[in-house]
Amino acid sequence: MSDSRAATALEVIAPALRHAREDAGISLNELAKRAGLAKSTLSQLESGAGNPSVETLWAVAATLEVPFSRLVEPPAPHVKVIRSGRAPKLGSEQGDFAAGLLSSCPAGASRDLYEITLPPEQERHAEPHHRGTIEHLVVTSGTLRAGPAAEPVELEPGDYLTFSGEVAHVYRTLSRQATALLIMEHK
Amino acid sequence: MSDSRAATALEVIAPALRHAREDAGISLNELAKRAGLAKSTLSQLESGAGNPSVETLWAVAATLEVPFSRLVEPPAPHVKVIRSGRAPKLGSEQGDFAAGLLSSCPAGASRDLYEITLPPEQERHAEPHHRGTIEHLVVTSGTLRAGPAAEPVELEPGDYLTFSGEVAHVYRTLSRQATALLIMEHK
DNA sequence: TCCATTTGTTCGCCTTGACGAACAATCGCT
DNA sequence: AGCGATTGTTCGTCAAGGCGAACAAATGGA
Repeated sequence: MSDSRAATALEVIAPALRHAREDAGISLNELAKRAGLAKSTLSQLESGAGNPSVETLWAVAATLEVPFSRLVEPPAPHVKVIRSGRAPKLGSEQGDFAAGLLSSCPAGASRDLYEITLPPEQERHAEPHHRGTIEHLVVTSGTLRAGPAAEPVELEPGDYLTFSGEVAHVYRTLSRQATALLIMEHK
Repeated sequence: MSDSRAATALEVIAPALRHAREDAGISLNELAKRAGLAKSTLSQLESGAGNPSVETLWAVAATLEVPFSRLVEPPAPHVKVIRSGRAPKLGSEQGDFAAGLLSSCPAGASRDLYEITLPPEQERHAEPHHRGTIEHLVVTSGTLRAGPAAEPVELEPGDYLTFSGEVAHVYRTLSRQATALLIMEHK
């Protein structure tokens, strides 16, 4: 994850900054005024010189109404399809629980996709993941109860659930069997 | 989106940094050595003083193998459920196309969730969204062809598709009707 | 055309971040 | 205990970032 970063931060910041500003359609002068910075500073940044302080970049991001990360992290991923049922069955089989890691997303955005299949009436406990982990669950068949151990939620096909993966959580089938897609963001 | 930021960047960086380092289980000394920084610098940062340069923070993030944004952006959201079919029908109806904005996610992480329903044999064109927008699509019923206008993909229930929303894209029903969940990240 | 305004870049000055050394506090081993 | 090593904090020094002013280029009315 970290090894895909540009050698120097400026290589990504400079173009991103210019792009963001032009998207906003405002001049260097205007941005400087709004953000409370010197235009000279911004000029240097966009030209790839310097090494801005976090507060400086912060001010810019806030003014442009752009998330900080967009100025700091590389571009975007692209098209990717995952076919239902084509999950390479992979590790961590526990009982009949099968979690197939469908795709470890492209560098930069660390987002993994799992297709999980739960057998009848089984409960699966998951330990807390790393800080910043967010899980997105979309039920594709069956019914189940899932979510943080403290407050699991009953779900039907088409239902969507998101929760922080930082705490212990559970998946429990209510129907004969249930399948769901799980998008796990490590943010 | 921007108004939920902390007043000063350090208010979020300082604790995040300490947390991340302790998670990694290494000492200030060790981190300094690995990241090629002075321990004094790190000490001050964790104590909430100063205003680090981007490259400095960058080095820390890379060394801790933590995405830059985690050091800079606030914590995480929490549990949220969306029931299938409970979509408040909302604006942008085009023909029989119905896109219900199910939930505009909590401040910080800007992630919107839509449930979209497409009538038979209809094609829906979507203009490019803002830079950094990523779409995640999970088909819950029916079959459709979706994705960037240049290379749409055929999808069945349970299939997952992700693509950059920065370019024009399309949704076209192949079956009688199709429904899908759409997670839209503005990142 | 001319002039006024605004664009973005380049210049010294001053503040401030990053460094290394010296520091006190804690831990670990015998 | 006793001592060595390592923890994290505080100090002075130096380099670098951020500032405002002065600058040249491009724009746009009258």
